Amino acid sequence: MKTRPASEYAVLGALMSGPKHGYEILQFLDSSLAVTWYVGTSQLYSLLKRLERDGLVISSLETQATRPSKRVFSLTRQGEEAFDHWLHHPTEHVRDLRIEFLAKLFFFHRLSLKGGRELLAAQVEVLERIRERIKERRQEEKDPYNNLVLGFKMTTLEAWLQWLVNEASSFLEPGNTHEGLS
Amino acid sequence: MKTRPASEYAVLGALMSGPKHGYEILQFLDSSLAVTWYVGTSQLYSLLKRLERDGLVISSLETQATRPSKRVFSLTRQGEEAFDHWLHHPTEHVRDLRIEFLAKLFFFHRLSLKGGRELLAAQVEVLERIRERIKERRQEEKDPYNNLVLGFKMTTLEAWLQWLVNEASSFLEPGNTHEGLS
DNA sequence: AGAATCATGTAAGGGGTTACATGATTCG
DNA sequence: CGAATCATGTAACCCCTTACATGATTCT
Repeated sequence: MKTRPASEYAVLGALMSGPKHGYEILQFLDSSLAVTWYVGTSQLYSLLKRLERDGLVISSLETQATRPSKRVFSLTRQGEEAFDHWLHHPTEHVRDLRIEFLAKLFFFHRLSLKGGRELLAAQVEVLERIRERIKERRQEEKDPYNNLVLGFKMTTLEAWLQWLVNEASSFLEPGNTHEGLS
Repeated sequence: MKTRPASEYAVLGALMSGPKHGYEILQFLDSSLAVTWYVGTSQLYSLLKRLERDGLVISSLETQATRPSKRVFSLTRQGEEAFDHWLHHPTEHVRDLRIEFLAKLFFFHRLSLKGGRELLAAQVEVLERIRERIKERRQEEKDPYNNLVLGFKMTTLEAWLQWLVNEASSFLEPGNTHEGLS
């Protein structure tokens, strides 16, 4: 399953709670996800066109007496599957945590879905694997600049791992913060 | 002075050590900067075209007897100034540290330029200012998701600040690591 | 003789941003 | 009555990526 350009998932996610027309999707995204993932007005309509072309959404025109017709979009089975696959798999690239992983947590929360803990655990594993690889590379690296870059990556990885096991995990399971001390 | 799309600075920087033709620039970038900042073959030639159109570089055709002519590029005064300005100013966006700030350090090192410490100090200040703003916003934030996002930014900021004052600073002044204890 | 290196590009397409265009309804 | 909200797009442009195209020289 090929991974598609990320911002399409924001749109697919907006449709997971039921069919919406363009303006509604915009409001949904602006209201809460926009801090992480901003989708502009023009961009949305071209995204929707692309998603429909690729068979992930379908639209139907809803004629209205007093106002111009709305185009209502809903997910196809394919679209739902694509979103689901994206949602439940960790990002392979560290740099994608900032936007994509945060968005995944947003959708787990907003749509009250199961499986957030599993995603979190898988993402931690991915990062730990990358950390080990960097650790190894760093021992052989002689060039000071390459070493600096590896140090930067290492610092980032460790910070984000900490954040994952602390803040992200208590976001997914509120109340568990002070439990399980045994 | 308008900030231009970042990857152009990699090319300008490659020309700071003297005129080069396309292939040489490619080699220069590939040899050491590529880990941070990859510029593909096709992209380079279109970047050069744009830079020449904008007056930051000029090219002259160097006819060769046995081989096809090379187009040799050099910086114009404007190009030099643009690079210099970019090099000596911190990035305003946290997310640009990963590529742009690392590249700046690369050029300070590679071109043996003065002013790296000043840049570092200015960058630290920028990040500290941003950190304070986030701290304030966080106290008023009620929404759990927005809070999580702010927490992520906070974690990142703190890790990168640490990296700046430790690793980046000793990259710029090797030997100073165990000095100045008084 | 074939592979790697030197050397320079064009074409097509993907994805995003900014600006522009339009028009009705509802709220203050 | 004017501003905000509802509602949908197009056009142009910018930057980047992938694929394609070409051809000489030097190394193995």
